[in-house]
Amino acid sequence: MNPQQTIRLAVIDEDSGFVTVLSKRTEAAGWQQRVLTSAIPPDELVAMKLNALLIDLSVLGDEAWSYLERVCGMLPDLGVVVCAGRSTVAQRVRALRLGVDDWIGKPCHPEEVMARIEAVSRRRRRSRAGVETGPLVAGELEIRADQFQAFVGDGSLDLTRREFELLQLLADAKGQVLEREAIYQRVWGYAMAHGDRSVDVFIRKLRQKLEKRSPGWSYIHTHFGVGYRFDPEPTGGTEPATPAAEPVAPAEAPTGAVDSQVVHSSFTPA
Amino acid sequence: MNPQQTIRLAVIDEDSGFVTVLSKRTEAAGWQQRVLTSAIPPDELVAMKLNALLIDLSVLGDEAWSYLERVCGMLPDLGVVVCAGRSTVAQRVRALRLGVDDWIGKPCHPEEVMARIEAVSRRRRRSRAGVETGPLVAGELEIRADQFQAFVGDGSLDLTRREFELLQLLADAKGQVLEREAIYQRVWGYAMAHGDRSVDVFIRKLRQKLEKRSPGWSYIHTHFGVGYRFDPEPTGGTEPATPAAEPVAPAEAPTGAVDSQVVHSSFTPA
DNA sequence: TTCAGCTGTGAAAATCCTGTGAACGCAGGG
DNA sequence: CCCTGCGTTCACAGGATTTTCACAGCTGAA
Repeated sequence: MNPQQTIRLAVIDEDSGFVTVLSKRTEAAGWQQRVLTSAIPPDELVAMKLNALLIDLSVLGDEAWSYLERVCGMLPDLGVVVCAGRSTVAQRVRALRLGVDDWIGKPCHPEEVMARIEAVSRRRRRSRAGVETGPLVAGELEIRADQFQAFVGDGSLDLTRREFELLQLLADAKGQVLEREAIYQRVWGYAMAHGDRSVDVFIRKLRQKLEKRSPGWSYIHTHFGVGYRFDPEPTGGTEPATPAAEPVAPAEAPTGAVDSQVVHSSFTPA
Repeated sequence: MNPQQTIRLAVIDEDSGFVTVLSKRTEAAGWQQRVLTSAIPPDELVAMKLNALLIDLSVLGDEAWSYLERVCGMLPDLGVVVCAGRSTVAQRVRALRLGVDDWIGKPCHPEEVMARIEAVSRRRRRSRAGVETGPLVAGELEIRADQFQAFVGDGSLDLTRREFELLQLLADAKGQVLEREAIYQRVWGYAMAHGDRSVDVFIRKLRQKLEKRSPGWSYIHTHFGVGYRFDPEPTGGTEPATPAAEPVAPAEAPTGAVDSQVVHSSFTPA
């Protein structure tokens, strides 16, 4: 129906028979496919620029849940489909809640698997294909993903791995408020433990470094009770280099009527 | 964790037993739900501003395919989940290719159905995230969910988390009267204790901030003994610039914005 | 008009959250 | 083996937010 872009799928499965049959079909359909027989680190999946992933739960072993969690957390735009032999409702629910997009029981028909992967990919965000987008510039800051470095006017910022990833994540979502959980999930790769303050600590480190090298600008804003938002703004302080402070340019999009709809949800028996 | 957006689900099913059980859960989860026992024209679904739809194939009869096709075609952003008793691979594939997002076999566990609907909504939301999602405009007010911020003509309203969520909820249901219990349930996430006045207090805070930043407009109206209704209306009051006479017509509102102010009070208390 | 029931207010009290500074472990390099 | 850089944890202080209260002001019905 909709041509969309070609599907770049990775299959992690040991069942060579199934994989062979599936591959034949996906190939015929023009998909780009990569077959793996065991799980690989999420980072490598990121590098593959996939848009869909099919995993057989059994190859994950005990690490299954944490692995799925990491993958779904770090690649929120990836369509993840899990297939498994026996399974319980609880397992399926757990996986789906974890971020998995679909769960198929085995045995399953290749055609249906493909249809489900398509359905999942159809909803995939056409992320700004910014694969090799130029360096990200914000305020006096310049972030080069390829170099794993950030620069301010006079030199590089010297950030540690975590600091850099955090900054990159925030800057990528410039203007948007990111919740702590989401940040943690994407940078650390797994769910934040209750009471973990790592994000806050790193935010402080970033602020310190940014403040020292680029005074007169404030980059990271706190949204109390929610999270943080990256948005370079010249502060009334020093250094009036570039007065450019776009006041939130309304995107566009009419969104159409935003009117009414259901309300009432229930009478809570109090 | 914090559902950026409540799920507005419509269930089309004749199996009252199943629907009853499901409703109990969705209600507890704070979803807005509408139950239908037979198919209704796609246009009416559009009017409901849903973001998820659960259909039992059997109620569609012969029209099934054409109905699903029309629905998926007219509401590309709607998450559609189909459930059915017996089914063949061919049927499932056909439905998925048609645009349906997920297919569940019956009997199925309500919890799994919910998890799948959530997964579908999550995906849908993700694909529309960012620039795609236009801000919600009402009167001089502009609400941006992704930024967790609300703006009036000259700048951002400094709202706290609860204030923002409350405002968003109200504005989302523009024109509709929301009962306190329902408001509390959705914003706070759990049932309101008897005698709790939190909602009232926050309504006051919102009114104060709105009034201060956008004089000449009244946004939140009280419905004695019921609840509150959000509806931007120019008051014959202060308003320095625009002589308040024209109806809701945001200055630089994007064209094509069809703002149907009419409120067809569909949802009746069961 | 009176009354009981709701809602609007202000402010105090109770909680929750974030910013910090510093101590701890760990792992690689010297 | 010691030193140094990094990522984690802790505990506390200062604020920002939420709740809770007591009262005054309204509303609708008898």
